[in-house]
Amino acid sequence: MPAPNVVPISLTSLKAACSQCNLRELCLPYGLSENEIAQLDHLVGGRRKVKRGHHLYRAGDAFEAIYAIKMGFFKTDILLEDGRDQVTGFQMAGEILGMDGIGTDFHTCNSIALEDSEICIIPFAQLEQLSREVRALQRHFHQVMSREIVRDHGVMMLLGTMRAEERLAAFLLNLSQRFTARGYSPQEFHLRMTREEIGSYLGLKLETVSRAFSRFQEDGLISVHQKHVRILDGAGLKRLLNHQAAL
Amino acid sequence: MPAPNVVPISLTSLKAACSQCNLRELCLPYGLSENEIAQLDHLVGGRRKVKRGHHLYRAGDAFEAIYAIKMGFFKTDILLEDGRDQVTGFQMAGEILGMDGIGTDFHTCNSIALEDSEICIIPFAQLEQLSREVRALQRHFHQVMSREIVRDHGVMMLLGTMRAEERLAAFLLNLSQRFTARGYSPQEFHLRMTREEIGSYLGLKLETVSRAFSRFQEDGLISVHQKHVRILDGAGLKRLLNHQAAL
DNA sequence: GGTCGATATTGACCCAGATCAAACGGCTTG
DNA sequence: CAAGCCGTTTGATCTGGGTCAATATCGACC
Repeated sequence: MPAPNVVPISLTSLKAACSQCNLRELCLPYGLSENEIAQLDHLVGGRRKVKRGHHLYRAGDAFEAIYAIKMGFFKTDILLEDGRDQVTGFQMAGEILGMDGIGTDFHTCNSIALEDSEICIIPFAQLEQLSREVRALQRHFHQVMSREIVRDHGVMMLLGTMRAEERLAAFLLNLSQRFTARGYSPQEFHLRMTREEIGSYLGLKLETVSRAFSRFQEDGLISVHQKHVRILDGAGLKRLLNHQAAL
Repeated sequence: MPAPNVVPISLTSLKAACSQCNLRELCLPYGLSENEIAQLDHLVGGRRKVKRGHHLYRAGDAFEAIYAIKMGFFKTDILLEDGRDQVTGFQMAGEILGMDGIGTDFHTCNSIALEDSEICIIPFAQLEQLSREVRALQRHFHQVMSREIVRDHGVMMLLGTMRAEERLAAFLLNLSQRFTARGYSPQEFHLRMTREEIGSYLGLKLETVSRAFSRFQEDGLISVHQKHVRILDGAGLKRLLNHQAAL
């Protein structure tokens, strides 16, 4: 029983609060005024913890909300009837999940936490409502969707034209850049996904991913120990990307 | 000089008119009431013809509008500095082009007409304005963007996990289905793109595409003469997709 | 703190599709 | 209607990454 002058955690603080969130600048509130962010606070329908290995949603689930990652790390994947599957993306704090469901009113991929995570639930009907009123929110939401399309085009490029080592270099540089944007080290990070998941995302087998990691290490570009990666020569990785095919 | 009682084509009729357009059910107006479609008429900022081989927009162009294809056929592609390029999609009548530009205010890919085409210009600021007022338009626009994301995931799946013949089968079935939705024959159609463009889209070399076409013909699944394709055994093509990897 | 299953590394071999090369067909142009 | 060109087909060969297999290593759970 709490002492009389201890204020119990209020429901509203449990119910998320974009205005208090340190991901403001990366997440949906980006570009909104104080006032507008306060309106977002009302919109967010609470938080939800998702344990490592658990689904946030599954292909076929009814679509009702999109989700902002408060903390943690996710993958999305698609499963074909014949058992083949493909990781379509990895998402980290501040990124939005679930937009695949808008088009058909049910989700078309699975979203799985790769570590214990927490997300903010954004009921979609209310998001549309508010974005009819708040121009900046409408704009930003459209930008978020568009960037997802552009990101996917980048992955198509990667899968369609790049060689194994280029793919992995692009992947590492992308992760590094996103960690940097979140205030983490650009050089050193912990991979939350397995070699198999990386391979699935990059259209490669896990052995090929492992070999490419080893090769990069031999060449002094990175150092790897299992999931721990340190980038020693970022410029070298970039060079791997740009040249190569200039035959 | 026209005879006195010949009414010259009015500017408004030149200025497109969703309410008159037979693509209503496929395009942006889908799901809108008569009244709401009339509002769309005002929004559409005119039409533009794009000759075969010409660009509708280029990567780097300022983003101002999205485009609805009134008639014709387009491809979008991305060009890397080193000369490699990848076709990211083929678009036909009723489909929307240009959403890649929303996120950054400039286009991130090239859009090129594969036959003489005509598009409706939809200034984006005005689309956002109107979709703040017309709920159904807002909803449908979000669905169109979401479906683009889902389509891209499908292509990622194709590029990441499928073998050459599966890719081509998926491609042909997809085209067939889209032609059908437009009232054309599901069995017989004219490819607007070259083997090289198909290959680029599917992450294959043109020779591999050509060989896969020949193989399908030998197997009695289709008949091909250059760009003319007739699907003889659609079920057979579908079988190629679903099974195979059930090892 | 030892056991066990999941994950990762490394090696040997193989194959689907790339590459190189030649010839052909159908279109446009003079 | 011949010439030339682009796109396509087909054949021969090569190779990057897949496949199969053997260890090694880690982390979770008794």
